[in-house]
Amino acid sequence: MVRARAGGACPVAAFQKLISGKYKLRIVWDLKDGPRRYGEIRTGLLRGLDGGGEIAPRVLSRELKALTECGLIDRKDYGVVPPKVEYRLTRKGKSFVPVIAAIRDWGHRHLVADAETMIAAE
Amino acid sequence: MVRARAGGACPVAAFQKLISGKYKLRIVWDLKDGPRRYGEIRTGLLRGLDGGGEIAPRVLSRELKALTECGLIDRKDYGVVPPKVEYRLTRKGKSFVPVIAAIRDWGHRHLVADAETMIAAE
DNA sequence: CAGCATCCTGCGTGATACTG
DNA sequence: CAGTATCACGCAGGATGCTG
Repeated sequence: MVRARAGGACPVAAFQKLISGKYKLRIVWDLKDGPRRYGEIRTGLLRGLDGGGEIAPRVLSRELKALTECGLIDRKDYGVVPPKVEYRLTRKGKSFVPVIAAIRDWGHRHLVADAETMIAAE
Repeated sequence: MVRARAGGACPVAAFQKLISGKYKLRIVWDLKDGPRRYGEIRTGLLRGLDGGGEIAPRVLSRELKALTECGLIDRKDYGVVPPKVEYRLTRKGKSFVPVIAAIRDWGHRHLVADAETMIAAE
């Protein structure tokens, strides 16, 4: 019984598949402090973006849906007008936060530091 | 002075850029046990692949080059015929291993376990 | 406000053939 | 053995306009 290996056999490959997309990791990270609405996530993602670049709703929407389907986040629709939708981390999603923290930590030490030592003035 | 933010401001984005590509993470992981040759990496990567799929040398080559250029791995060419080239982790690359370990660990618990509990027989 | 529908484009990935 | 060159393709990602 060796046929169901697709995406499961290698945790790293599975991980990569799971968080494929520019924003997924950052969405989960942004959600670690509590529930956020669609628009909040959107604007939150804009910070830390090169500049001028907007996020296509299609893209964000799809990533949110993907994260929901794989059980990392939970979508709560208040069913009112104007629409109000909140996204929050599931238990599984919360368990993922430390991993991102490790990534951020490493990134700070070996990526940001290398390239931005001189921008400390900002 | 706020112009050099591209890729540096957000560690997560920088990380994603750095390990973009299907094999980079797994290459680094494979190299954690010591230096490996091109062909060894190639065949090592084949395990854990769906099946039948080969890796285009062009792809592997590019990922190895990218990893070399960003300082995660080091390329050692023995300059002999037939060619012998070894790749090994740099200090920076080694510092990255724990991060991948965290990813693998999380993956085992929340991805592999979910989908492959019944394949334990393999 | 929180999306969906449509079109378009670049790049990552794969397959194949060739070389020092 | 360890790659490079070339061709082809699918899909992520952006832009724009519309809707309940």
